[in-house]
Amino acid sequence: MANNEKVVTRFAPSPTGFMHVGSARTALYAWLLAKKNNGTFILRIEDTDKEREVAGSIEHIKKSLKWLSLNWDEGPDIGGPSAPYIQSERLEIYKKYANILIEKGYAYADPYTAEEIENFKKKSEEEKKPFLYREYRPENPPPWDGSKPLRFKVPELKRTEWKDLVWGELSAGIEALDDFVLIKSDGFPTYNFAHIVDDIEMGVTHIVRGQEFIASTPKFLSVYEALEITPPNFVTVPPIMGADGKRKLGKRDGAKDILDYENEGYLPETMVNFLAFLGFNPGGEKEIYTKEELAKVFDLNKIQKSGAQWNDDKLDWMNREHIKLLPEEERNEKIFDRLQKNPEISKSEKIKDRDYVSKIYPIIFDRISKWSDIDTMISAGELSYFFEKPTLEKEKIVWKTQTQENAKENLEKVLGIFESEITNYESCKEKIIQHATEVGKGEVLWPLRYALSGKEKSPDPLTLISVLGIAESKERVAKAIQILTP
RNA sequence: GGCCCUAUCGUCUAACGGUUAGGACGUCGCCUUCUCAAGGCGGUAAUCAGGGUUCGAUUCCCUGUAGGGUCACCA
Repeated sequence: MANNEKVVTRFAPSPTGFMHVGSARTALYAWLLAKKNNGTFILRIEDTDKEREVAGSIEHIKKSLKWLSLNWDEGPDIGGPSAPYIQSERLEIYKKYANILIEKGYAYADPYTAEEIENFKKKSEEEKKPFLYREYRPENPPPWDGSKPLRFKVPELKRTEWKDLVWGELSAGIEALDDFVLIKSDGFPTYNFAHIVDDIEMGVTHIVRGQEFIASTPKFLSVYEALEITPPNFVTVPPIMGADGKRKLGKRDGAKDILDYENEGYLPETMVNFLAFLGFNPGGEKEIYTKEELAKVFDLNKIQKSGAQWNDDKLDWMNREHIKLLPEEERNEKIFDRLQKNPEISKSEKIKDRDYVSKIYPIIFDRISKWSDIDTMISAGELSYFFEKPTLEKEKIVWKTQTQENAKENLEKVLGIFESEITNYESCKEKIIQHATEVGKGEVLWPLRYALSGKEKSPDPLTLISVLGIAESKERVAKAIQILTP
């Protein structure tokens, strides 16, 4: 490839369902490579298998890409110089290329029935030999009328050697070469043929793809050879493995829809950062990158060859780091939004008081790594005391080293402080701390905190008072005293 | 099974053939502290094995082992 050639990459999903994390990362790498080189990123829909097609998946894929803000320069709805970008609308183009191959003598109609081929395979299996269609290549194939599959005729049986921009020099023996189907009997091309034609027609310079395509690369290369066209660069990325490290993370092994992560409250910035680092590392110790920063440091030489295991812990950590980078206002808005949508919290009148709720944001922020953690906190009762009075259990009001009488005395003291300083939080705080320091912190702060929250685990009592207000705090303390009074 | 590929802490990874093998997540400990969280500090932990090449291998070569991918009218 000429050095000054413009870089063109593509993401070419088939509309067979949602977009999982593996394909999202492939898309991301293709996007990064294009952006890094000021190139073009194409979205192409490979819908040549009408049986596996799932309604709505094209929209779902587009939505996923948009969420990650991997915007395409050419593609289905926006068009471009090589439109259309949906393979089912490009059948004439594949036919044109098929005819070129027929004319050159590199394609022929497959005369066999499915049953006959099945028997060939069975025979190979019995002989413990790999099945190769080309060993049964017909002497005088019938003319191709479209009713039979059109097969490629391998021009030359030879060892294939090629270069991959990630894996380096690769090679495969002649076993990798066979007369595969170019056009199916339903008139649609196979992936093997269609993607080659499209990449040529669309001027794709770098094919970013999963490692599962290495094995069929010799087949692709022999088509380029038959067409007398220089193949593009291959950029093969390693697989993402499941958390158990056993297998490639596929849909059937629990690979999730990338949009599930949106629902769980991960930021798209996190997913981009995390996905990029699953199999790529720019070196150095910086780990938190924006999409733009990634595009700058992206480097094919630094893509890993072996599979990387999915790691939810690290994802959560990274999401927290990205949440920290959010402007405070935006972060608060997200927290409020999540609170408001929670069925339990939305019932409370207090959620309508934005000033009141805003005091809770920092408490929540310290305790979450993703927005859905807010729901988890709520169902664990870790926020309920901000919205309704707690239920108190008598024994739990008393700190482990003190007597019931002592706990009651301390709460009465605090109640007295509240009554004398009903409008001044700072002064209340000072006096409570002073008292607690004198008689023992735990003996004052534990009963007080429990009286306010009804929980053994909660933010500290002074923080609680600052949110609840002195009047409300006073009521809750009075209630606790009443419970402690025989 | 054939073909192809890969191999550094538990995980993600760094290290032009010369480093006390570095960082991050997790985990553990400490500090802070009434509890929880956050934060700060610190510890634990790896070059798959065996042969070469070399003054010197994580790094280059071979073998073994382990793991992955692929062998469709699916992509």
